[in-house]
Amino acid sequence: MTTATARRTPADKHDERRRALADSALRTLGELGYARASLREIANNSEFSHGVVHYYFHDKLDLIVYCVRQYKATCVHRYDGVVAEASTADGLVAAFADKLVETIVDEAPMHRLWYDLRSQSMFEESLREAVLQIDQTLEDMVWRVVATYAELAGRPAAMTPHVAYGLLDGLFQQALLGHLCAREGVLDDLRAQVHRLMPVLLGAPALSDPG
Amino acid sequence: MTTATARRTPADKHDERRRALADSALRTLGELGYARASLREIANNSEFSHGVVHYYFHDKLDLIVYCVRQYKATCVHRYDGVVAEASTADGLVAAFADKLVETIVDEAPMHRLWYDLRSQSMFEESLREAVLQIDQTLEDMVWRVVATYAELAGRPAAMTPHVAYGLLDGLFQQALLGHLCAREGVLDDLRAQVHRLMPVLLGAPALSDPG
DNA sequence: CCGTTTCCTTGACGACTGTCAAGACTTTCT
DNA sequence: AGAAAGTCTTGACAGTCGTCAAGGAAACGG
Repeated sequence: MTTATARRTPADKHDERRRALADSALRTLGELGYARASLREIANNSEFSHGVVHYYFHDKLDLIVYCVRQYKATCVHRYDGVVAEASTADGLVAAFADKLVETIVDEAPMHRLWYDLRSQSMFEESLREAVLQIDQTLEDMVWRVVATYAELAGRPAAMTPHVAYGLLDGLFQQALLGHLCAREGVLDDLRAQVHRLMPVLLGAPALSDPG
Repeated sequence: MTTATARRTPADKHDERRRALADSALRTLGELGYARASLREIANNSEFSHGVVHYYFHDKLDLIVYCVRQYKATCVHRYDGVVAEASTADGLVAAFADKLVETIVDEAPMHRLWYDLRSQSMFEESLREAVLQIDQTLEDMVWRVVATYAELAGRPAAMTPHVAYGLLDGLFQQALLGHLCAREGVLDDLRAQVHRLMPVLLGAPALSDPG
């Protein structure tokens, strides 16, 4: 009845189911990738049957886009703690680098799925809007780190958010591939690379702060 | 046979056909991507019928790997001219940046295919060996540019080949996606980004060359 | 010239795909 | 309790896929 108690409207339950289905789908997608994850396989790895997908989603693509949007929401604040707790520039870099490594270790399937989808969006126009949106959000996320780093270091950022994201994303993607290939040392390499890269993202110290 | 005239051994003709088929397949793959390019579609866009694929290739995957290897061979020397003709550090950077932009304009389908395959290799182990090999070749290609740039500038390179490739690849990939989305200015942005990035790949000037 | 080898087409196979409709089961409301 | 709405399963559909075998066409050697 949508009274003041507001127990749970049908629409809420509907959305909850969508989220649960998408959550389950994300696991399968992360395991098989965009192309090889069929709706039946996705349903098999969930508590539902394959037909239910078209009750909650219009399309396979509708499901996929909903999934990646949901994934984005859980992923985009991953480094907020790093930013909030940092008190020195070097400490921020160290915590950031550690978190990047941790992300690769803990969430490799989700991130290879992200790169898979971004590549697919180069072919499939219907994916581009969602991909560009997520890309922008990730860029903002990275920029919060870089801007805080610049502030703590007392130096201005020398790169645009777009470039900073592009550079870090390049290194991250390389490390992810290396990690999936079980290459030794890629994670330590990534950590060292971030430590070396971050300073060059900044320019000369501000005049009011002599070095 | 196989006399001194060495007209053309059957094995040569066999290889030539393989190359022709792979060449045609690359066009279709660049248009549709790895997942959606079926053998029938590949054959339709060639002068052959769909059954011939299994005469020249053992597998679909065999064909794909052969294709990407062939693509690598044509692509890996793209910047050699830039390196050979450069006489000043700034001139090299300008020529390199221009060539990167030209690559995106002229060969976008081939490069989105490359990123597609590299993403797929994160899921499909059988693709990894070829992908890692090509990645290494591209890294070498980039490094020839950076090393020459360092030499012309009289300054040592401050990054490893791996990092230099990762950074440039990140920017390139971003620009490619932007270009395919018909975003205005991405190509000019890429040019400017390369101009700004290249100097930070180098360290302090050598002592024997005072600036 | 004929026979053999090489090359390629055609057609079919089983498996898998996204989609959807018919109906059963469950919940909710009156 | 009975009706209605919501939820989910089952089974089937029209395609497409990779693969392969049978056989025709062409090139080649004698």
